[in-house]
Amino acid sequence: MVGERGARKRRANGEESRRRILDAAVEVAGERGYEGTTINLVSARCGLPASSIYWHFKDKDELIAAVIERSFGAWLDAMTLPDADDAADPAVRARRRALGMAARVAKSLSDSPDFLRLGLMLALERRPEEPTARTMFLQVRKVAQDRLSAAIAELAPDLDPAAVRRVSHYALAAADGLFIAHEIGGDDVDLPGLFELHAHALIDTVDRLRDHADA
Amino acid sequence: MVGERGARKRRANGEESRRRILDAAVEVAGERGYEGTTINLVSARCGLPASSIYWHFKDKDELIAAVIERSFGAWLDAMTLPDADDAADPAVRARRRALGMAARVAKSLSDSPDFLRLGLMLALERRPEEPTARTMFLQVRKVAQDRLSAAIAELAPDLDPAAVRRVSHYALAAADGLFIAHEIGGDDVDLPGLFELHAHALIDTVDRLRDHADA
Amino acid sequence: MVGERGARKRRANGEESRRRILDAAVEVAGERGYEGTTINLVSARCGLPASSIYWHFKDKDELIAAVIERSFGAWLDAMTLPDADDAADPAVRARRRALGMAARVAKSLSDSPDFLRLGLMLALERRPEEPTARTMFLQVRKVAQDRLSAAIAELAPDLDPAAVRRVSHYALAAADGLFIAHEIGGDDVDLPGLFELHAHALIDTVDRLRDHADA
Amino acid sequence: MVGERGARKRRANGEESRRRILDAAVEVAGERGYEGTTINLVSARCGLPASSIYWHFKDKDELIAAVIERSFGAWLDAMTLPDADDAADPAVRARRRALGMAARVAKSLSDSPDFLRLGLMLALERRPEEPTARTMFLQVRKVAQDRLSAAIAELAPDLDPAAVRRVSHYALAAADGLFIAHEIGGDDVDLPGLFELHAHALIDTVDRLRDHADA
DNA sequence: AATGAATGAGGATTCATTCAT
DNA sequence: AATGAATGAATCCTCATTCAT
Repeated sequence: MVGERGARKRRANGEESRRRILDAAVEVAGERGYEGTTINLVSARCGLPASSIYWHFKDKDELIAAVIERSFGAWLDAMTLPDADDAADPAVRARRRALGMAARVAKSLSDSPDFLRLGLMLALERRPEEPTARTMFLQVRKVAQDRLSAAIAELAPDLDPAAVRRVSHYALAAADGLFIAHEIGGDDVDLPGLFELHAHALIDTVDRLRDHADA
Repeated sequence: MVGERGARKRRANGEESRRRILDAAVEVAGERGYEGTTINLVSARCGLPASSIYWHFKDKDELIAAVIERSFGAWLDAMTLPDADDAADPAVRARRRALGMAARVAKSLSDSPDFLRLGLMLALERRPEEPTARTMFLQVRKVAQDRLSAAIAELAPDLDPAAVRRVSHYALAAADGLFIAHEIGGDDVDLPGLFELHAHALIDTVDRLRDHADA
Repeated sequence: MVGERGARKRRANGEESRRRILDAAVEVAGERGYEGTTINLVSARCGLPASSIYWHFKDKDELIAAVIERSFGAWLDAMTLPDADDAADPAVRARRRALGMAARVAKSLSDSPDFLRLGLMLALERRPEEPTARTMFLQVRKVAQDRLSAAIAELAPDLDPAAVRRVSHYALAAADGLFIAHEIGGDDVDLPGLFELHAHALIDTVDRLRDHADA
Repeated sequence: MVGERGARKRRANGEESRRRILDAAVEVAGERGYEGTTINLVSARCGLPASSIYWHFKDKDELIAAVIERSFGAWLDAMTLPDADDAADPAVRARRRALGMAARVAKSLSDSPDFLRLGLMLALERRPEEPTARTMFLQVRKVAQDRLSAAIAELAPDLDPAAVRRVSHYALAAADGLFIAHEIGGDDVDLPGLFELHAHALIDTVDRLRDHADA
């Protein structure tokens, strides 16, 4: 069987070539951003000639969009783990959940997922013709936002939707910021600690907003 | 009169050329980031030939560093306004101060200052040879960080220095995130509202940390 | 019935693929000339993958030669229609014939036959290695030239062969020119009118040459 | 003085470089047409690096347009020679003039002026986005057309303007055709003889049209 | 009869930078 | 203080063609 795989392998395996290209592109794009990612670099990194890259992807823009999509998908999978909890009080459970999620996010962001670094770089650009890759990131980010909204609604079932949206905006934005801080400061930055702070801050915020509404 | 005009305006003026170049570079770099900023584009935008840019700046890297420095300086000036407050209770005064500062930051970031957009883009990059411009941004960011630490220390004079540092890290990072959210969402994002949320969250956090320490 | 459809239509049909390729190639070559005609463009236009084109044609050169050949064949068929005429006087008949032919050519050239446009483009090129397609056009053009000589010989049976050749050269060349004028000017150019002028000019010319010879 | 020129020459002479580029481009474009003219070829032929060509011309299209413009200018200068004639009878003089002009055109076209070969190639193309070079040729051709109209009006002062226009269209188109015939056939084609035929044919045509009008 | 995948060469154009003036 | 001209290296991307299946 091994022999067979070896024999069949070389020459024309589209699926695998595509993957190799994406792997290389992720690396390069993570290192140097959109403009800094040159097809030649990707080609050198993946071993396929530049022209082959164009067989698999229409152009650089589409390649990078695919990079973001794949990287986000992987991150989301890693993020979506079962969340066993046996606390009786639902409020307590929700709080624990929030803290658990924060810890999980902190951990996953410590690996500096490429879609996020790349995506934020793209998000900060304002070029005349919006690259597909940027659109892809914004799309992907909306998915994350929705998940977060759901989690907050669960944390505070009695909060009105507008407030939920506001808090989830805040929560996501701050998470971006913490990620960047970690990118800048490296491991000097205690990402788990900061995310714990963040989780508590959010819990406080939700409480405050609920009290406001009650009053 | 003709003589006067000649004297006043046309005398090839280094200072003004430099300014024109920086103005153009700010625009372009804000639109397209570090790699996307080409000397030719800057030249076209400011009307001076590319070679003239090299008379004023050693190379592209130095030009962009200058852009960041100048933009940050302007922002800091705008930020550092007198902060009259006549409240008797220092705790109340500190709280007001925090909220006022948050409002001021929110307002200033709404104009999407170029140093911050550019700087964050640079911060997210990880290229082999660190550009001067990135270093400049990190420097400049440290200044902002110090100011913030001072403000938080004032808000909570009894907090231990490590906690102050941690909170100020969190505060600055989240502010970056909010800025990015505004960059992405445009004016749909209620920056003042989010910064108010942020200020309250920080106040809560400081209180929480203080109680912890007391206990 | 299903079986019938399958049998009638889908049986991968070489003849039809060839035709589709040629159809696409005619279009593209008509638009962009020899160098501008890329296999990829033809492939996109005909729906077959580029590699399939190489199954039917040795290389690009041969493909374009085939285009010219087929287009000229079709044109010649359309040109060679019965030419009923019952005039008694052979001279009168010949004149009518000449005018009729001119009208027919004018009409056929108004549809801008691709072989001619493409062929003239190729004829104007002077590249080191003569493409097969050019040779094909020159061959095809010789056929047209011979037909024209025959017609002129009929118009003026007493004209010496050298003069016939000269006039037919002139006639063909001018026809090319009129075609080009129509290509340039579109339907603003009254091709039938110009060809009528041309026919009369030829008749006059033939007469003049005959008189010369007589004198 | 000679020494001074020599000393000043080398390094950075924009005017001369531009001329060298145009010279090379004329050669190449004459050989291979629009698409066949590559910047690299031009660069190799003129000795300047490809990037220098872009200092002098915005892009390939503009370069070729410039080639056409210059080549036509030169041709027109060569064409516009004094035309001394002392015949008494104006009709005789006009006829002589026509024949003289035909001879001159024949001779000039024997050198296969580049603007005409290139221009005709471009004229035959029909690409979606019209190249500047094609527009330039059509412009330049209009100038030639106007000159020709004037000459014909002089040859037949009593001919109505519409007829003059028609004849001049015919005359120019046929001239294009004769030029192409010469391009195809090389020196086997007796261009002066054909142009003489053409001139006579035009004179006959003008006469015929005048008689028609009289009748 | 056809095609998915690959590929080296070359396409136009732009880059940051330099240098003589 | 400024600039016209030049340049080698790099950019993205397309080309004609091949080959295993």
